[in-house]
Amino acid sequence: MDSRGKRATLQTVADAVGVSRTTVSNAYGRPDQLNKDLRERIFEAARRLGYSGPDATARSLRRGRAGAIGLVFTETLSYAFADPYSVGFLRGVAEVAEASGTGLLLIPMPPAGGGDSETAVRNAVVDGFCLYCVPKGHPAKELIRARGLPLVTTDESDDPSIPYVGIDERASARLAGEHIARLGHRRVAVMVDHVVGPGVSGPASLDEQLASDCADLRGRLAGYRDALEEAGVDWSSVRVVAAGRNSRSASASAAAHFLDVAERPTAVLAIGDVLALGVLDACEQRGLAVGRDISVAGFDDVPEAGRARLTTVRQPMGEKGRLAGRLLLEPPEEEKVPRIKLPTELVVRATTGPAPH
Amino acid sequence: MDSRGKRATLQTVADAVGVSRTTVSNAYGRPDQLNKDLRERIFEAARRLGYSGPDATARSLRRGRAGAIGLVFTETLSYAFADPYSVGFLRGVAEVAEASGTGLLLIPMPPAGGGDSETAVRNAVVDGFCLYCVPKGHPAKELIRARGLPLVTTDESDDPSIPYVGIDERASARLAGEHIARLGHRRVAVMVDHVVGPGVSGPASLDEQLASDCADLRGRLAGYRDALEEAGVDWSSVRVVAAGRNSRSASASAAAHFLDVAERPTAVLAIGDVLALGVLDACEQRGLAVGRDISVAGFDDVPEAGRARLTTVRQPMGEKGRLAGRLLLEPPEEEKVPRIKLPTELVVRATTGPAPH
DNA sequence: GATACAGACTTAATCGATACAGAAGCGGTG
DNA sequence: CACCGCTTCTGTATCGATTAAGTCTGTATC
Repeated sequence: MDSRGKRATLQTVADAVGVSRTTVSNAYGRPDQLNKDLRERIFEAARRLGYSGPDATARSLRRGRAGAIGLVFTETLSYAFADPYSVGFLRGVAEVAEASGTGLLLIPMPPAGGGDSETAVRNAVVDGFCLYCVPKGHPAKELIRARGLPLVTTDESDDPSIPYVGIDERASARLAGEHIARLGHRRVAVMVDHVVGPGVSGPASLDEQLASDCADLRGRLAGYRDALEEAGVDWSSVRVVAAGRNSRSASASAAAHFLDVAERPTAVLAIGDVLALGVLDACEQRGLAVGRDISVAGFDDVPEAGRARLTTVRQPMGEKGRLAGRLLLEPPEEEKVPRIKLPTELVVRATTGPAPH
Repeated sequence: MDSRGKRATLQTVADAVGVSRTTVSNAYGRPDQLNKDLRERIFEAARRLGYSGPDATARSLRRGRAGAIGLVFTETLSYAFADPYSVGFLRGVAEVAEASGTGLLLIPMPPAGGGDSETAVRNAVVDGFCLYCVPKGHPAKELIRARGLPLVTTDESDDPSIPYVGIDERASARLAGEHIARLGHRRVAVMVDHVVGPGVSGPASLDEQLASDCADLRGRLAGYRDALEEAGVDWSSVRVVAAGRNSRSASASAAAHFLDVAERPTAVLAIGDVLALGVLDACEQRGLAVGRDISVAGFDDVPEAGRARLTTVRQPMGEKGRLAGRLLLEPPEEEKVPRIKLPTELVVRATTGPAPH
């Protein structure tokens, strides 16, 4: 292995063997195009020269295919991976990617980002981007569109020109809301992660709710509201509390805002299962019998929800990921922008029951 | 925006404006090299022609820098992300990557892999690879070495030519073992994830323990053994149980193998915190008072461990990731291969106490 | 004996951009 | 007028590979 001098290239090897560059290229990429013995001789020479096979970048350039898709996060990775829902989605994308030998390029763009994530987006060698949970007005979207590559989002955004795969947030949340209303609950609280900015916890005003960054959050809130108002519950009486972060423990703490007050709600709707699980923790701490004293419903149906017997709305997160991946890897021929809504389903388990009294 | 015809390139724009290709390139990459007005005119033309800025692949080729580092997993993503330790490590890598506008290319290579992960490795446009928890004999290592790019592992492997950043698994595990021995425990069980292959749960023989794929697992087992034998405990009396997967629930189930027997151990050493938490769950189910009736120690010190008041060995996972990332992004000049061992520390909390009786 | 055809390579064009050495134009100066 | 440093561009040579089309052989077919 000669590690001195210039790095070996196809040409180097070709010269050493006394054949053309093309033949060496074929030796790697199209074994059927040349004689078996010659192929061996070429590999032998390559080994001797320390040539490590065709350069991935050059190959990408020539082929016009990067062999990777970009996943842009608007949060830090630890935040993103803390939620089993994200992991499920990511796994779905990874499944289809892996099947076609494609890599997944993670690009974190946290809002606080002192780092240079714009560079990362601009230099990303990918065949397409998947934009995952973008708050309104985040620079990511523009930056990515500027790249002019295929793009898929999971947020039903205002922009109908971007392919989208997701669920009907509003109608799905409504299912949970109706379930709660049907059980006779009239004093309800809602737990969300963060309304305006991250880190801010506590009760959220109506204005704040409507100004929320994230389309999915807004959709779900609207769904809960639809159901409850239909049942005659005044939305202004519904306490909407932000946990500040999308974590079980943050939710458990924030639950104090409605659990430790005089007129405790009989039901809690959480915007996601992780938050719902936190509420369950808080109830347990206080010795409340969930399903009798108080009802709790979540959203997503992550694996842990099943174990905790949590009533929730199931959305097919793996399927969502797979679909998003497929949309990027094999963009459909059709003219019209695909906008796919996957089915959801209310899963009633043990954490919801008739309103007490 | 003219989306018809051939894709616009630097040349297209240059021709339209009537300047050289170089100048257009400079407009994007070195604004100081040309007149401000001209630069504006160039951008204007670019917009008109639908040119989306320099092509990332071509730029990478010319610059000789990919702007990404590859992270190779030997497990499925959901498995990898289920452990907060992995997430912590990943976050560390992401931090330094992000600071320099570098992306993270995830390449899953699960052993069962029907997919084409070899292609993914070969076509990965990256500046270096980080190999994360590789079982012995996994094809990944060879495949990656063949690429001839910088490489860092987190497993202290047999191959000293690969830069490495990790901890002294054996000595660290010994800390936990000694702690348990010092508390007077003589009947001890050990919980591991999987010894030989994934999915297989239940007691593991000595041979199986030594044949274990993963270097870190072997190291930790050796450390526990060192400490216990030194205290006069016969290792063959120590029940080593595999959970089959590295998950809390799998561990809770597998704990039955030593909790529901006549001579129940007074202490359990888990190879990782996630498993330890599972053991705690199992103890709780059985009404055992952890810290009194039975002691449990983990390894890693993931955030949840603190909340559960779990005695464990802290390893700096974030730091490990940052270091690995830095090693790839700015390879040190020195001749000798860096092999860094980070410090660890025993964190005694509430789940360990004197042996009963 | 002419034609077709497969096998094994080679030629030349191309992918889209960047680096580096120059060159033109400028006002000023001895 | 030759020469200076400075800014603002241009020309050309890469970066490392893939691919379509073409050139030879030699052999099978009619």
